[in-house]
Amino acid sequence: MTITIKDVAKKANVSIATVSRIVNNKPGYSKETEQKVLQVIQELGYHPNGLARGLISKRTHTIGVLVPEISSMLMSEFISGIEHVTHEYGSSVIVCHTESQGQKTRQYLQVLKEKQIDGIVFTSEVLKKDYYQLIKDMDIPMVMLSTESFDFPVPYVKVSDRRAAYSATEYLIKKGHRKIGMISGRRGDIIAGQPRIDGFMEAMKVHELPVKDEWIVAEGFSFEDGVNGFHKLINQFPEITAVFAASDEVALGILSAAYKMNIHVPDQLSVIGYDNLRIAEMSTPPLTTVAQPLVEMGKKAAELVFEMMETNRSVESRIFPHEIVERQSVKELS
Amino acid sequence: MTITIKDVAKKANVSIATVSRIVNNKPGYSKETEQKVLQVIQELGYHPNGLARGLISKRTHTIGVLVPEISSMLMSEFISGIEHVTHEYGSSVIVCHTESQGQKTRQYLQVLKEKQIDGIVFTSEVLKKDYYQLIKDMDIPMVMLSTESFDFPVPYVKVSDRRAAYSATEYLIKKGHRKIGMISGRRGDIIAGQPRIDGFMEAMKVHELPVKDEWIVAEGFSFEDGVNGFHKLINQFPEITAVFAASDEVALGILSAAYKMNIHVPDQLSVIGYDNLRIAEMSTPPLTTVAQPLVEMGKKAAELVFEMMETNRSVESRIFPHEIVERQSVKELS
DNA sequence: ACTTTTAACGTAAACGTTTACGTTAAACCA
DNA sequence: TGGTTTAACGTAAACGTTTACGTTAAAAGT
Repeated sequence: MTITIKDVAKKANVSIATVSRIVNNKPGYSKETEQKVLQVIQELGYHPNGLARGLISKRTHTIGVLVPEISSMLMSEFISGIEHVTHEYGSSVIVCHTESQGQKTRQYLQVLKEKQIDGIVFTSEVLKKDYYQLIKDMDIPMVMLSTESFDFPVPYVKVSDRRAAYSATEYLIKKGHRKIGMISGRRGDIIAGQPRIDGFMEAMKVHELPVKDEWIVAEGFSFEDGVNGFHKLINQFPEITAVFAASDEVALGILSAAYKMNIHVPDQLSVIGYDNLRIAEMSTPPLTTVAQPLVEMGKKAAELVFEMMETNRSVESRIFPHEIVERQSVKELS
Repeated sequence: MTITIKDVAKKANVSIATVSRIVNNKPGYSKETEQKVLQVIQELGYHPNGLARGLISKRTHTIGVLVPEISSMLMSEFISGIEHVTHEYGSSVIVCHTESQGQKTRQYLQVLKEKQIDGIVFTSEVLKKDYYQLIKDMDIPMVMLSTESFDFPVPYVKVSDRRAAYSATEYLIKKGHRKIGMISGRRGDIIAGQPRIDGFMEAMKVHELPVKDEWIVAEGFSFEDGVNGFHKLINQFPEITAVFAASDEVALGILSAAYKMNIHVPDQLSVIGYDNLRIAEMSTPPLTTVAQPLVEMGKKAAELVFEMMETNRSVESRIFPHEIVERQSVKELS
């Protein structure tokens, strides 16, 4: 027994067209009928049916967000930003947890298409050709967040991984460190892995410090990668005084491993992280790290898809500034 | 130029009814026409329009999840579980970030109604009367996650906060601690605050240990609450040897504050947390805590709403078992 | 051989809106 | 006064499906 626009129309003695006009306040009715209709709507508790609306207007006020890992704190912050502006625009977000699986990604893309969503933000993954094709066929705006495509013309929102890694490394150097290791994402990872390694290498080079390949252990971005990587690193490079972690989770892994090995941070070992997640200030010691403005980036990504929706044109990519947040995991060497 | 069922029908020389039957594989067509139609669908790249479908079938294959704080790790895990089974059921989830604001909650409820979603999971908040009324009017299944209602008959998925707190406290006692403080959620919080305090009190009472009101500082569940609370606690109760934190975030706050005050955990102070978030194993020292099976609970909550959808009847609530996860933040006193 | 069943469709109404277009009466104008 | 504009509506088509019902011809039954 759901009540429709017809019920309202009947009870208010007007046509459904008039009710529609009033609900969407488009011109074409008198003050009095407006009053009347509004009152009837109240009495009946009428709410328009979004499906019927969307069928005609071709707008569902829904966007899709594709994330590889939903319970990562990075994603939480991104989603938080995205949700915020999406809600401001009167829309809502469907979260699609791809688990980095092509299968699930494609499934979700199908679903999103059938649901006729208005836009997509694609997060932290490489945009494969068939993903791109699928989305392109949907003919809706998409923007990439914390990733970019070298093959397809999709606007993105990012910080410069390379430069941020450069900054982090340089920071350690300026603090007097010379023997610096890195625990990074995989080299094969064109988006977040290799660029950060490049930035690290470049900083070392510019400051005329030696690097060996074994100084860089390329495992991944997780906590476990951090602890495993640190063991590997400390074996091959015992004289190390500082390490640059390619993510805060990795940094926490290092902290944890060091603690167990009775290596005191920062007195015996300095650690700098990457991301500035909320846990960065919760660790012991609090983590010095290079910050990405995560929530802001999420917001901007969403804003861009709405801008594209409204203007019907593409939009420029944004490189956000990174920033070193000094806490207590790095010590100045004298 | 989106292509519809009509285009398929025309090109395949059949009626739209037949196409529809084939797409939804309901009986009423021959093998050959099926072949033909399927092929045409391929060629044209036809995808059914979910809006039109939903308009008739009254199913949108979408559920809404209301969360107070999206970037909390607790929520991440819940959402992760919910998303998982929702996807298995061929549906998707809209996340609604209420920020614990009545305003935003009501807005989202409106939106969800207009979107004609199939079900709701309501998380970690008290269900106010008007929320309940709004949802009841939508006439769709809802289940509560990590919260419950004493006023309305809504099935829920929870652990027993009281008993879990009891267990945590008893664990400390069994480890030889006698002077135990607690940093908890607010007393006014009927859902997660007071019950945990009650559990704590009860365990102390049963083991004939004294408690003063100042031993319990009721601030909230955040990291900051943990550090502030610990300062307050240690001032009023310097001889303390252990503290029960009502959340892992609070526990981290305690760890952090203790570290700065040069109080060594666990040698000088034992800390037990609550939740078993992923960070619990990342902290230094790794946090002993009482675990809620967060992902499982999220899964179950979603399963229950789908069960209610299918059977059209309500469902029994579930109390999940908690469990002490021993790590290294609690020391045995001898 | 005749009726009855059944498989394989097609027709058209329905779902709940928006909106182009038509209609009416009042207001306005010269 | 007669014509023109305008405000305030109503009518009906359209959006893309699903589905109850009707139709036809072949298969089955007696």
